[in-house]
Amino acid sequence: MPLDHEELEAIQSVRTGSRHVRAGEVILDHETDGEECMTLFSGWAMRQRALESGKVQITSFLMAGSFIDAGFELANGDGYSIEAITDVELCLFSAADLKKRFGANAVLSRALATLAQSEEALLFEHMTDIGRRSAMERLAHFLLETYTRQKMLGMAGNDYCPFPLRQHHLADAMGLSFEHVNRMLKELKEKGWVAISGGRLYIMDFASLGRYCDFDDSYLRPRPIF
Amino acid sequence: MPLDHEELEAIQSVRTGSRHVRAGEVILDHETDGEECMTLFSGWAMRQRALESGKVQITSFLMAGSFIDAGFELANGDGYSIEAITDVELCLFSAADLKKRFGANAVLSRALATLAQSEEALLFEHMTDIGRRSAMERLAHFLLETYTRQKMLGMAGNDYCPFPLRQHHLADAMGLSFEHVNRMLKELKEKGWVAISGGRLYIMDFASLGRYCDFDDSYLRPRPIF
DNA sequence: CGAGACATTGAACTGAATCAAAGCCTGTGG
DNA sequence: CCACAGGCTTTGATTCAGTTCAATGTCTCG
Repeated sequence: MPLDHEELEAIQSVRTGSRHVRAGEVILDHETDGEECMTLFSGWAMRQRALESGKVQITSFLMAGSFIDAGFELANGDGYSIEAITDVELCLFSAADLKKRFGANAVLSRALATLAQSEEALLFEHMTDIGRRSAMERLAHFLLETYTRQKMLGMAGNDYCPFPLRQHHLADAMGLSFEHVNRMLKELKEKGWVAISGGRLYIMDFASLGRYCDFDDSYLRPRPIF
Repeated sequence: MPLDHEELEAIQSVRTGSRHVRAGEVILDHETDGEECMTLFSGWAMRQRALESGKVQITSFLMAGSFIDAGFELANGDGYSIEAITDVELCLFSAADLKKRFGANAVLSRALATLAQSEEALLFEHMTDIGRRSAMERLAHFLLETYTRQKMLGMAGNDYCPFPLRQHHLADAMGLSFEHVNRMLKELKEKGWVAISGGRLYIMDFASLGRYCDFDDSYLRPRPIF
């Protein structure tokens, strides 16, 4: 978004290819090697941490424009991985080349920093969800966040957006059991606030939802996409 | 750490001063204006999000070397703030100047990116704590993390480190009630694994603790300090 | 049609929150 | 040097949000 034609060119010039990953497959885990960077071009993916106990925490959902630095992700240790939720199209970059440009071009480096920061803002809010909101508030908040992110990407209609997540994804992202997610979702629907069906999320009463869970979208800033 | 003399010089040259903040005071909130960046030079601080309901989530504890980009923090919206826990010494930089250098010097920009990434790794693990570990596991994990961070900064003795946090800080960071923190802490002490007293955290059985909460320090990478 | 994955519902259980009192330091002022 | 105020910590009793266990239902696709 804050990138002009020339910067886009600069980035495109270090592009080394693209990669297609099928729904459900691993994009990156501790067994992967490689130092490349990627951008999620289309589809949804998730970053997760699996514990010894078998429990899983989804730390973020990746959508169009999300940036992945393999070298960095892999340093996190076992248990961390990124997996495709839907079919996914990735743009690949050589990390070395990218970092060369990145050092040579102030606008570019700022774009990457902005990207990292907006990712972090999401994490802060997500953590607050899990730590200090009730199950229903968490869900309401998460659904509004997701709708808003999709809207910013131009993927949303007036009151709906694509929604490929299953209830167990919600559970693992919100730190809840999937049965409880099911019950809370049902209640939110009975209130006439949201509905999920046919792979879509319908926000039927944005105002009530927002009031209920104290949603303020200012932490969701527009991000550069390339 | 990956910075050589020249880069340090480069950074020092955009330093605009320092600032002292007393324990308990606000370093930054939505009422602050300013675009500067800062480095925490000494002391402990916390980044937190306050909800309408009065509940608070501490998203991170800042210690020596933590980097704060005011411009970015302030964009997060109401409710977010950074506050000093102990007396704190900050180094100030002009954001504009820093970003100029940052664009002009590849090593420097990489240092800042590394900083952001290592911050993010902490958030991932912290989220897993809150979402998928039991209260006692969370505490055990957090205490090991804290000890390890302090050790990497050279602040720790063989089995102890400084620990200025109160039980209510732990509660707000882990998403628990302070009473429950108290009970769990007591149990961890009775097991002979840790003790907190006189402003210090004593790790009395690192191995057992680590085994108990599935602690793996690889997400805690050494970071550049300036 | 049948298998597997996902969703729904109900009942019993439990980890952690809340509510309610005391206890215990530490610094401050008389 | 003692008293006592305010901020922490500790402990106990009670309640509740969310988990677990156990079925049953439903969709989709080969």
